[in-house]
Amino acid sequence: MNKIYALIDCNSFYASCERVFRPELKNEPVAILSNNDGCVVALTKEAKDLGVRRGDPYFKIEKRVLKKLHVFSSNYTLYGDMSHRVMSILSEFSPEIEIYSIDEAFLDLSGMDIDRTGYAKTICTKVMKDTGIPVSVGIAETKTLAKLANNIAKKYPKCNGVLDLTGRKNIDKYLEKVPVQDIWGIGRKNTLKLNRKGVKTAKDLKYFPDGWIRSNMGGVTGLRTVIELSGTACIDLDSAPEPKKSIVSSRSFGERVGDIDGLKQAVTSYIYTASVNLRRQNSLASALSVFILTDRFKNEPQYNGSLTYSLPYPTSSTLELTDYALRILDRIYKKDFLYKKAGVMLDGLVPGGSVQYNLFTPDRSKPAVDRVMDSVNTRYGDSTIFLGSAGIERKWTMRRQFTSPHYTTDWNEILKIKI
DNA sequence: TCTGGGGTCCTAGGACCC
DNA sequence: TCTGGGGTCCTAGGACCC
Repeated sequence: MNKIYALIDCNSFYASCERVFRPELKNEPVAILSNNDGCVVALTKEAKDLGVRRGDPYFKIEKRVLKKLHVFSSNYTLYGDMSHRVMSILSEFSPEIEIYSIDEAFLDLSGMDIDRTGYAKTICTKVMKDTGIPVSVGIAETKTLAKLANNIAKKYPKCNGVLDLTGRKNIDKYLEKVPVQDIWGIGRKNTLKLNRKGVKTAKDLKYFPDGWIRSNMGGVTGLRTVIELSGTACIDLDSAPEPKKSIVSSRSFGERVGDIDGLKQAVTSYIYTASVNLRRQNSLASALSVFILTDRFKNEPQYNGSLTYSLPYPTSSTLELTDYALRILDRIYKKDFLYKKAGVMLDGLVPGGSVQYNLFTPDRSKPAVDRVMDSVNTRYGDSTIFLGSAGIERKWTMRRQFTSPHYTTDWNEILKIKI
């Protein structure tokens, strides 16, 4: 039986989340900034019309544009919570769902005897009614085509946010409308290569020789994209994703840090974040890396230090990982540089409970300190308990000038309505 | 003054083994 | 003088995604 996939994508997701609680911003240009208020990561159509682009540094946005633009620092607590609500509604519409990212999900509609366009419109209405978030739906026989259908549904108002490509004979007519850089799996580099070959649209790519694709576009990866464009599915729905194979925590600093104490504070708190995620998926890490970077945009001496330790036995203990991380930091730190960013990576993750310890390693199945920290911090908020080496006065933390309240996750910031 | 963060998959190439 | 070939495993780096 042929598969049928629907791709549901929230429109300008972060901006839409902000609009839910600021309804007066409907039809207004809204942009959301990355951590540190660095650059634009999400924006509404009205903001695009002003000439703002995803990735634009905030400080480069012209004054006259800023005057009209409503700017927010990113509020991931809010977006994560809203995402959860949207996904739980979507999962009512199919037994098989793949949550692909914070604002996108694939549904498997195969074998369902329904008017698909009508069904998709019901999805849009239900999500809008229950959460206030607008979504678009693309439907097709492959995931790549479903993404493409979604792209068209968003771009052309007469679609009303829904496009079903299943069973269409004139599918090339639709492929013609989509430039190669908008195809799922075709990034900046491949767009350049393809354009040089005269390949501009999804239709051009569909009919381009396999041989060239295979040897110039990452082998089977590129080929898969082209085959999916032709209507043959080769990427399955992944409804139960495997646990992560690596976990990273890193941040740019609000202001640059030269002394090792500042870096130690940052690394300590990143290890905490990463190890909480590690324990949450019930894994142990067998390798640990630490890296520190200077500011690549500055015309001054640059240094990127990084080092990986293979741990003597896999662990998820915050205390142990912090101890190793600070030792690595001592090894890679060089004074006389101003650092802009630091991070840690936990690697070689294995399932907790599967590890054989030898005679000389203590039983690490129950790190009591971690359990207590996790439960206190879950209940009373992050950073209720933290390690002393994370520091009290943290000069290096992020800049966040335009943060909205945590409307849905903090009683103190809940929306107040006057009637 | 000011330029994000967290992942995955694939390939090429080296080390090593028989 | 002459100096195999094939397989596996690992890592680094590139490209992509949101």
